[in-house]
Amino acid sequence: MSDIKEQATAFESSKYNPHEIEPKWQTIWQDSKLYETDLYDDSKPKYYFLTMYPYPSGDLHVGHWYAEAPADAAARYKRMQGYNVLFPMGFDAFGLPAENAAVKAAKRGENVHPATLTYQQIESMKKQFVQMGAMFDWSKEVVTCDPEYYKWNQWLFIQFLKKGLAYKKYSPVDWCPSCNTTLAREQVIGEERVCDRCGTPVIKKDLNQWYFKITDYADELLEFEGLDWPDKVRIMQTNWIGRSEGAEIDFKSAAGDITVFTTRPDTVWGATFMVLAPEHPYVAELTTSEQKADVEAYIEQASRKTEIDRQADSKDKTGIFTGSYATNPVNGAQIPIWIADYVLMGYGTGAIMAVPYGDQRDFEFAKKFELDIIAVIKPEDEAIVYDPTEMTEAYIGAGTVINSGPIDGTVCNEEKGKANPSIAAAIDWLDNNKAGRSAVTYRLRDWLISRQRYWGTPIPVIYCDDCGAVPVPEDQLPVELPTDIEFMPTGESPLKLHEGFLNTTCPTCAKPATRDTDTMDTFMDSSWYWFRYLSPDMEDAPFDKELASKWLPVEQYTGGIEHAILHLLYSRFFTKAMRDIGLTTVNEPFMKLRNQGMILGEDNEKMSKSRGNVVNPDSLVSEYGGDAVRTYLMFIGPWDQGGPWNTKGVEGTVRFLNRTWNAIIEDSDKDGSDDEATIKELRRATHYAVKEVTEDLDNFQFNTAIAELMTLLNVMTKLKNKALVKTVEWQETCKLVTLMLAPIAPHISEELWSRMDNSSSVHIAEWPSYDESALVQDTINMAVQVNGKVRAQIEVPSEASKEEILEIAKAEENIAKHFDGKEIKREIVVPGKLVNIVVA
RNA sequence: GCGGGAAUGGCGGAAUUGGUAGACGCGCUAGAUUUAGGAUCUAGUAUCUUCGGAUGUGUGGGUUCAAGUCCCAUUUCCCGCACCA
Repeated sequence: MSDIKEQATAFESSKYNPHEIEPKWQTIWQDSKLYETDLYDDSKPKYYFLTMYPYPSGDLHVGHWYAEAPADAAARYKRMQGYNVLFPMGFDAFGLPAENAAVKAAKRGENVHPATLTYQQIESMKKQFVQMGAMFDWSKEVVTCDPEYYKWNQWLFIQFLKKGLAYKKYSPVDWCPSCNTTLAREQVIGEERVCDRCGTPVIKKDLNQWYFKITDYADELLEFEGLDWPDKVRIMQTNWIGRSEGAEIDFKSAAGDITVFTTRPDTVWGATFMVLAPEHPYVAELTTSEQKADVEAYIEQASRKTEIDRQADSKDKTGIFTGSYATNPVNGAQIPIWIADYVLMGYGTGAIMAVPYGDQRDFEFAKKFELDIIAVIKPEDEAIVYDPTEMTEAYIGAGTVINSGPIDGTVCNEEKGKANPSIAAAIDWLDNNKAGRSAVTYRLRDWLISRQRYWGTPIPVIYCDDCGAVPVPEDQLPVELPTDIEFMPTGESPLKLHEGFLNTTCPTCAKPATRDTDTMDTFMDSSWYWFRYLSPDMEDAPFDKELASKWLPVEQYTGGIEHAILHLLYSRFFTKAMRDIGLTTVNEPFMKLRNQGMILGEDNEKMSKSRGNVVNPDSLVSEYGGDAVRTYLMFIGPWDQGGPWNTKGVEGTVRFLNRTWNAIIEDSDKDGSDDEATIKELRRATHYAVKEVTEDLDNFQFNTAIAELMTLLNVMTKLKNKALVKTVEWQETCKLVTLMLAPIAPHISEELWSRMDNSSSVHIAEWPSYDESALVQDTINMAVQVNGKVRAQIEVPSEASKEEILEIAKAEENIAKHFDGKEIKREIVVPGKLVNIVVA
């Protein structure tokens, strides 16, 4: 863009009027393609700044502003620092709200297609985005419900299938009865086990579903080296993956070896019974005829229990004896095999060795069913009772191993999961006697991606009676969603009822066959969308490999903390899987991550229509202007913290922008001086602000950056006078203020910049650097303390020695008074800060 | 139960990482301007005070010349996970 000023309309007003200047610059920016990134420009280092794309919900919420305006400021700042910044935006356009709206309309007898609705909402959101003044590069826009996009979801699915990373299995799954679909484990929230979308408690269903093998990457996903991510997210992902080290131990039984996983193999000598999950495959064979009726009744009753009941019962253990016994491989003991629902089929091997002495759950079970307890660790603390007949709870702690034959006397000194001599000795013994081996287990489950809904990517698989599940040939992609569909809530995908879609021929043998009628989890769409931004119109590949090798990984990603495990874990998995398929060379998608907090209503509660505390950005913009709203949102407080909305606060930022405008535009009628001291003070304040604002923006501390600009403005207001405004130093300050304000309030700063006779945009101007020498003061204000209490302020030459400072301090009347007649024990001088005189 | 985070004026929040607590903004008070209100500008604003000072960063202790910051204990609140063997 060469000459932006020519395009600016003549401007009469000398008053700050956001309603005049904001639309004006929005149009100019758009017409001049100011924000289109040239991906092939190698003259500057690249910087991929990504912010999570929104679901097209129709209206821009103030939460969108809170997420995106500060991200925009940070991206603009990077651009001014000389990077070739890519800051794209798109829409996460598949998903349930649009489909549910279609179902609702169908019930009223109306015909509303999710696609129509989605594209309408995208259009209206894009209009609202303009008001924010964000520098999104819309030429790279990605809309995930476009067949050109989801075609590549299907293509990636097939590559995953070829690589063995996608598979189908029949298994109990979480089902949301309100959304009428299965969910991934990550989408089941909290103790109540509710759907993350609608809050309905999930139920279990047995279904044949597609999975991605994210568990293959469990260990690699625990590695965060080189990533600048919030600790909180790293910890959450680490906990979610839930790696446990221990051992597998084989117990002989009539049905074969029952393998258990334990983190405490050193307690196996204390295993007095075994417990299998009700769904364990050996249960039928191990159940004796006398126990059969009782066991079947128990299993029946356990399977009927919802997850909530199982939670509620967690204090009161239930279970049933199978009638069979297993052999403890370490001592040959015959131990009873029980079934209980506190053992979960989905974790470890679905079977446990029960050590009631050292495990609270096993202890409670043993007490209830009067099973044996053997002490296997003698506590270090002599005061602790370790007599099994006296114990009221399991002993879990440090001590010396007893009653465990070959490992007796070894030390158990650590918490579970850490290096421990007794565990090492036990694993050695198991290894040598071929009774077990060291093993690792994860909490992470494979990612269930099938959804029984219409508005998503069709799974590109065809089922043939002869050939089985056959992937759709790549040259036949995309498998497009049919548009003539009936939206009736049936609990199954509407695609299943669409004959034209359902029936097809087998790509291998050409016999009649049927399509998979499920669609993919929409988290599939968001697991690679930033690749597509680089070449959104590419037809023969998901993305341009050359551009990807240049532009990836993403330097900076921003978005909400609610995706800490879902989207962010899936995206990391995808990147690694795509690497192993040979599609990319990067190991991680996002090098730096920052999360914004949540903006709350004025009543400090989550914004919701029912509470009536929703703040509407449109009306805020028409009242205060977009710059003021942006600035306020950044000024509230630390970005990752969120906080309550306060309309009075926006009025404060309007005042700030208005005062900044007046300081720069209006002449002064005030008399005053432009002497050296005044100019020096102005320069010092200005360059100090540059230093602080730069550091703050580097750290995403928008609130303090704005506070710093306000402080500088206060100095300008104080000093401003007729003589001073004519100096070059004043002009320089105005220029630097405008540059520093540019990322935060892009419209007003562009207007001010153009009025300073600049022909190109402030947004491609260079970020200022500060002059260290301007920060040096002739004299420094220091505090003088006596016994740690401030008693006086002194002004000392900045280069004064410690001795000189002390001399000045002691000469101070109020100081002398405080140590007069007392013995001075110590004198501390911290140059530039304070003096502390310690007296007896 | 396990893991993480937080607690500072009337409010949102600062604090150079051990060095003058309360930057900046909101609100409030007084004054200027205005017919009035709003807007704007100026000054003030942690608490108590006998105007000398004293007290003050959830609570109790400790280290230090010096603690919002470090250590020990403790309370409350928020977030994540949860019968995970």
